[in-house]
Amino acid sequence: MRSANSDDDLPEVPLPPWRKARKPSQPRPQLSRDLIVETGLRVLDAEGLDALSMRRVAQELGTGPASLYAHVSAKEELLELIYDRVLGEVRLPEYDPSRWQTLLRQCALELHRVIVGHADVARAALASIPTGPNAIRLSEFMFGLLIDAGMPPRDASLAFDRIVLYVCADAFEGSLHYPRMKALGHTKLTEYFHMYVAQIEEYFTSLPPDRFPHLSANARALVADGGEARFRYGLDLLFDGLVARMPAGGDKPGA
Amino acid sequence: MRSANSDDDLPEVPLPPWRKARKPSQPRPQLSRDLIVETGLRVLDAEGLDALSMRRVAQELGTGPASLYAHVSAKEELLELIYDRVLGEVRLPEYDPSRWQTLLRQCALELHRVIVGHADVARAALASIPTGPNAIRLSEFMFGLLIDAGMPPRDASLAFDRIVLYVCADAFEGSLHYPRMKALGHTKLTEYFHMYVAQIEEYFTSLPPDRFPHLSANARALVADGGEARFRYGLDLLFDGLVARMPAGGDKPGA
DNA sequence: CGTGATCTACGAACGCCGTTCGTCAACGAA
DNA sequence: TTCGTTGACGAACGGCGTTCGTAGATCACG
Repeated sequence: MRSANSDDDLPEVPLPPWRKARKPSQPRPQLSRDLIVETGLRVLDAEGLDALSMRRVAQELGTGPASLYAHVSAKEELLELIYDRVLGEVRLPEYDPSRWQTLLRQCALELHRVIVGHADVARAALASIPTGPNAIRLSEFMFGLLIDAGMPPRDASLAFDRIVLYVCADAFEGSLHYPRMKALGHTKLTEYFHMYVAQIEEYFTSLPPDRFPHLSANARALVADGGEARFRYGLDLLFDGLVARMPAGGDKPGA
Repeated sequence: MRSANSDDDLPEVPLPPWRKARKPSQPRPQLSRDLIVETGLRVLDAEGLDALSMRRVAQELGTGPASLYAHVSAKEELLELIYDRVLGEVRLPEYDPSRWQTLLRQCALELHRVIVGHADVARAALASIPTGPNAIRLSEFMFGLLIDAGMPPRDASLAFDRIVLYVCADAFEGSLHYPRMKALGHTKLTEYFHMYVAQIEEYFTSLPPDRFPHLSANARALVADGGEARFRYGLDLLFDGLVARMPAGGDKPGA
């Protein structure tokens, strides 16, 4: 409680003449919106969304929480900015409406990959109504594919919206395990999942077969497929419906 | 701020000999799990999930927050209990696997209706991995329909899971407007939505047409359909895919 | 009829949180 | 040089989930 950085106050010592009035090179820490967003994302990646507080970000920047509010109106805005920053990592394929199905699918998978790659950012994704530049860029691409493939605008709007919702929802559901894992002290992901799956299966097995015949008899099948398979299955369902609704059908005769 | 129930404390008055030592009839407020859940749900319905704190529930029960922890291990458990309590309102139709499509659809719509009917309980729905009795009851019904209609267990497991996820996700997305509306001081739902839609449409319209041709040109279509239509559209997509995967096809030749 | 164990209620406190206010230093324009 | 503006930030406010210690009621058992 004594040593470091106690050169403030204490005016009784004459203050040696070299060492010009505190912090000669960088009097301002050059705080900025981008720096705050980047720092927030770093905290989120490293410790999860629960650890992402204004205070935590400020601390990481070596300042107090009040300093952030000059650049960000509220925590909600910071979360939206972080989410849009994450969306910036989505790589779009080359635009080609004749291959709309392939490309749209690719977009969905890529979006899912990026979101899942950033801890539980999915919670922020689902909670915010994204209007940032990267969100718009992605929307224009996906929505445009459907329009240029011949879908009526209202249908394209609905379809696009449902796909994004599904992708985010699945990522969100998966991200729920993230804080749970931390809470249980597990550090190995596979180990945690093994335990979790075994637990659920045992629960289903233990159900009274007379009242829950299907659940108890199929406990194994109920936990058989993990996150990625579940995600793809639902995406396939959606795309099946989509192709059926598209005037010209889907692409992908062979690949 | 004076009259009722101020007979505690104040020991300077000798305490008349009738009126035996404070609270003769109900010395215990009969706090219980169910009462806490019911109270929590009441707070949630009336003021939203953000207002649902341990302190708020305790206050509603005329006690302190510590008292709740004898019946509920944490806030998360309380939320799960409340969610399962809400699931208890889901009314299941008569079981008939030959009409699986109709009944499963009916289940999804009913589940959606019930969740949407309880403010933003959807947030708790999506965040919890439901294992309560009412969740199991609903799962057995929906999963059983798919099994008895001839679906392989693993597919049935995935399909059931995806449907529930979609229903909850849509309800959740819709519930995001709930706190926003409150924050903006709106009390009329239609009025708020009118404003919101107009705002979004204007935003899309204002986008530079050279960089976002599809979004800016179709602003009207992008906001044309409200929550219920969006929900049904996505559900239709899912069921189309489901029917295509079902060995015997779907029911509903006419109705 | 004790009497100790067990359980419920709960006041107080801890350590977080998001946000606001007032102050103060630095800076750009006049 | 002066002054208004702006960013940084210490301090504080009110609220949160949760824990601890205590006190009283309840009950099984001697």
